[in-house]
Amino acid sequence: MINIYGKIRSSGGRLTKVRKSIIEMLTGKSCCMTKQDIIEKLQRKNITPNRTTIYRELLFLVKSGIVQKNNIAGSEYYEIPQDHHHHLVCLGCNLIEKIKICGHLKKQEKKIAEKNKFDIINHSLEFYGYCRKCRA
Amino acid sequence: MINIYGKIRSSGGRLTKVRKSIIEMLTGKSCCMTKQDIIEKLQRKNITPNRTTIYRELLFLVKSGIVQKNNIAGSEYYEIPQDHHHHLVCLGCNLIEKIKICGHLKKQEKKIAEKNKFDIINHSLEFYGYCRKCRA
DNA sequence: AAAGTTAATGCAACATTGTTGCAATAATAA
DNA sequence: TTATTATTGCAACAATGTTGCATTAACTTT
Repeated sequence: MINIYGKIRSSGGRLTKVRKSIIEMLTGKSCCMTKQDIIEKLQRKNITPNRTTIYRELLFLVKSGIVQKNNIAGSEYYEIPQDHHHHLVCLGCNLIEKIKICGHLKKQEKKIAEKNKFDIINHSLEFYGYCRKCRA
Repeated sequence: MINIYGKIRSSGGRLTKVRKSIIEMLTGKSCCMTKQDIIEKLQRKNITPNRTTIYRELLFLVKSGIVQKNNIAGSEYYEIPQDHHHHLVCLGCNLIEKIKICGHLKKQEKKIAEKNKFDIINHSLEFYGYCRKCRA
């Protein structure tokens, strides 16, 4: 988080209340958040920025490479880019968990690339189902 | 396609120009199309339905289970549901190709489900990269 | 600590797309 | 051919994205 702040400052950006709060949120437990999630969590902190501000702030964070925008289950999610992972998506409560799968897919990637004459840059893999709570 | 028409008629639906065209398009080569793709392709046939009509038509097709709505690379794609497959997504021209990967993922799915206490219903896997044409 | 610089903000205004109700139209059945 | 009603288009509104501009606040400099 500290080095994120450094990155912002050194490129002329400022550490505003909204900006710091969003970064703080995304480096915390919640790995992925929708714009709406972010707005609501800010509200709980009594921070109620204008629609335009949220719009521009997320644009800023994505453009700076600090935050990455993912598309999961039809919604846009924002997260701090970390090492490669995939997602478990709960169809009940919309919770999204990160998981890591060791290896294998990379090998397949090569095969697929050759077979289909397609240069593969990256991939996304999501598992949909029900989390422990929502099984009931 | 014939049995799709049968399905529609037997449930009281009618075979309108727009409906037939969309089904025809989706059973053709283009596996996945966005709403915009569909609109443009209809236009080339001199069919220019109202926004509302497209909206309701896709709603109808999805609700009837004739068409399924996927989310790939941040956009909604419509396709006729077929046997399980994944996608190659070209970052250059936005072309989407279907591919099949034999087995393996299903086994992993079980492991992941146990390990994470998560009931997995299905998954989606997309590979992003550049197709033959766009490599250049 | 005060003043200056400018990134970030909020507001107003407009754009785009989703959504609904209702009267007109067209696909199908009789 | 006529009757029935699914489908359509239009008008109207809702929700959200987007821009320009004046104001505010974060940061730098003095």
